[in-house]
Amino acid sequence: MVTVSTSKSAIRAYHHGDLRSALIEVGLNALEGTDAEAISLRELARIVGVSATAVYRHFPDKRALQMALAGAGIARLGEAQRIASEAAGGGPAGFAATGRAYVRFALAHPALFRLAFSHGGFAGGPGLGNDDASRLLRAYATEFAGAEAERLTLQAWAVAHGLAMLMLDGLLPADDATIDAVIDPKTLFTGSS
Amino acid sequence: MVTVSTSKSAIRAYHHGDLRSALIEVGLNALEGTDAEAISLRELARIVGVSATAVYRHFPDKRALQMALAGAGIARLGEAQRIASEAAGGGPAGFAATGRAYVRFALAHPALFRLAFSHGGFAGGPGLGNDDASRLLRAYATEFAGAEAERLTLQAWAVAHGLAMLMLDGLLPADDATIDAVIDPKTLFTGSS
DNA sequence: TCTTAATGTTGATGGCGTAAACATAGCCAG
DNA sequence: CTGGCTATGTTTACGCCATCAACATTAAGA
Repeated sequence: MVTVSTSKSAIRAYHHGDLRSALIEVGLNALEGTDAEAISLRELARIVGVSATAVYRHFPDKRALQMALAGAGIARLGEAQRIASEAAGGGPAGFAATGRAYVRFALAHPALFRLAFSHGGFAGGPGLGNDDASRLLRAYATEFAGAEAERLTLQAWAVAHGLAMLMLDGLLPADDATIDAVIDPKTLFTGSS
Repeated sequence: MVTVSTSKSAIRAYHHGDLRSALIEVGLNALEGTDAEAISLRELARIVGVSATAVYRHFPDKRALQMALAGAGIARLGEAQRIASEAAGGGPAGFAATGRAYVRFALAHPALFRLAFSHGGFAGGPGLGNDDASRLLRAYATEFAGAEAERLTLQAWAVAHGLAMLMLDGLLPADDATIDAVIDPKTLFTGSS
């Protein structure tokens, strides 16, 4: 509901109008079923019903389209986390909920999640960005760790991201029990501070 | 020193003899400078001085060659961790050292690390394997967490893996200070147990 | 209305993974 | 030693891909 509307507006605009949006919509759709590497510009163009090279009127190259898709992925991830955080009512429970939401989003949309983070996919320089997800994480870290907020931020992100990746790559069982065992504030982060 | 000898044996065997080893050697070499996706079978064949399709006498397809390279990567990672662990003299310091070695290996060999873990690269089913790295991690977890060993194993792996990935993808600064801040047993894992 | 920029299309180029058919070399049975 | 089988390579070819160049069309503004 943020950027992509599957509804009328986009569909009406196919033949001449909003090819750019159509490509992103179709691309996001394709990412629900296939890995990013396996998606060709030509195939997306075919689906939209346009010639292969028309894509280049809206994106300089394939990577640019992927970056646009990555941006949409980050937005959706942030929204999923915000919803989870609110549902848990904030506080420590909310913090853990955002972590679990991060991992569950990755499992629900593997290709999109991978694309969003692969190779500087969405962020410019290092550090957290201005997306919803980053702001939410920072807020929680500051709330709980005060002076050690920086460290907590990094550790929390690393745990969630690592768990998500290991599950996506088939190295850890992708079930709720494992998620809950790892994303557990009772046994994580309870050091000094 | 484990599998790949850059020395005589392999070089002598180029023209007819050990194409398989030659391809793996050249492949590992290429991975030091380029991403796995950017390496083509044809290019490796060219470097070795053999026709493009000769590769298929030793690997059923591109993926198979990549898996072989991934295996070599895992072996090297395990060795790096073992060395770091021994240098730190085991104990809590050794545990942290293996984590740091994991991340440093990823930074030193980004393409190889990525390949090794991408998409079920080396492991069969989920869970830790029988490689050096997995055994070392399990041993430390058992030593320190007893009953909670399972959880500690997962958490430690997730933190190191997540940190490595975020750094490789340019989302976190890839410096020692950040590594030390995140891989810090003083503030991680010190919960109940 | 004429012009111009935005948007598409066709066609071509060079690269890729891979299949098929053919060639050769080394080993093993007689 | 010899004949043939197997392992290993080579050449050719196919279909797909990203991308470039040149041409066509549409829409908008002076």
